[in-house]
Amino acid sequence: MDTKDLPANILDPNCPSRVIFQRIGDKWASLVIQVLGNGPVRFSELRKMVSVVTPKVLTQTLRALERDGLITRTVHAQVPPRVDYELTAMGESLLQPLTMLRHWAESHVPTILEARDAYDEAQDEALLGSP
Amino acid sequence: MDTKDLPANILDPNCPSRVIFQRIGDKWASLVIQVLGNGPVRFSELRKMVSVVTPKVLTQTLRALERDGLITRTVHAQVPPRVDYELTAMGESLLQPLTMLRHWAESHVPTILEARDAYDEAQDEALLGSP
DNA sequence: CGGTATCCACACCGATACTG
DNA sequence: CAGTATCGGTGTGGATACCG
Repeated sequence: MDTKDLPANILDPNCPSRVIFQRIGDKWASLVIQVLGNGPVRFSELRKMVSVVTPKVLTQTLRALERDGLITRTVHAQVPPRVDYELTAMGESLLQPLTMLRHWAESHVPTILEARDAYDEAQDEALLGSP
Repeated sequence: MDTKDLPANILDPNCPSRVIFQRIGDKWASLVIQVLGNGPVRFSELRKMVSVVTPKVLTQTLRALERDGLITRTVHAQVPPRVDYELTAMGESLLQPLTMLRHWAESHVPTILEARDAYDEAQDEALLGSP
């Protein structure tokens, strides 16, 4: 693999593809997307599934995803109100790379945790030598 | 796809797989990993390629990745000093899902930007109606 | 039910300066 | 060259309370 295989834009600080990586890294966004992979979910259900996000933060997340065209928000005119969030076609297409990443994570997290322990232990020993 | 297809752990706030998603979302980490996909790179080169990160932040990023066992740091005993960073086997295995995500990003970013413009425009119009 | 509004704490990132 | 040290702004997430 040559350096030129890396698109120039990804190294550009203004590169728009960075927005994707930021979305993925967003604390709740990728979680929401994966939950919505099962079909429409309403606000309160989403809150429960994603284990008690504050409404403000969940709203922020949903608005951002809606703005990006990854999800849709549909208000049903009824009492009590009901609002469903659903993946768009583009949102669904994101599901696949996201799932791959999740699978990678699931299979490597134990190793990563071991690596961290080893690293931290080595650091502790180094500190013991010269305090 | 059923709800049960989602692993319980990803919904758990203490789930370690979230650390992966955070790493990906980290402003520099995923970039560094992709740059290192071409082989070992030294500190200063990395700084240049990733378009002027401050040394502090780059160091933080590299330490975190090293701690996770995704990259190795090798110091060559010479003057001037030379330090190479390189992907571990695990780091390389992350390259593939990361690349998929990047491809997804590259092909969908234009649509996302359009969606944002449309959304913002709609918001502006709504504001004009009731100020 | 599905949000807003406010306030606050803190992690994160950058600028700058200095060191082995 | 490859960092470390210190300081500071800022944006992001959380707690709490209130509204249509």
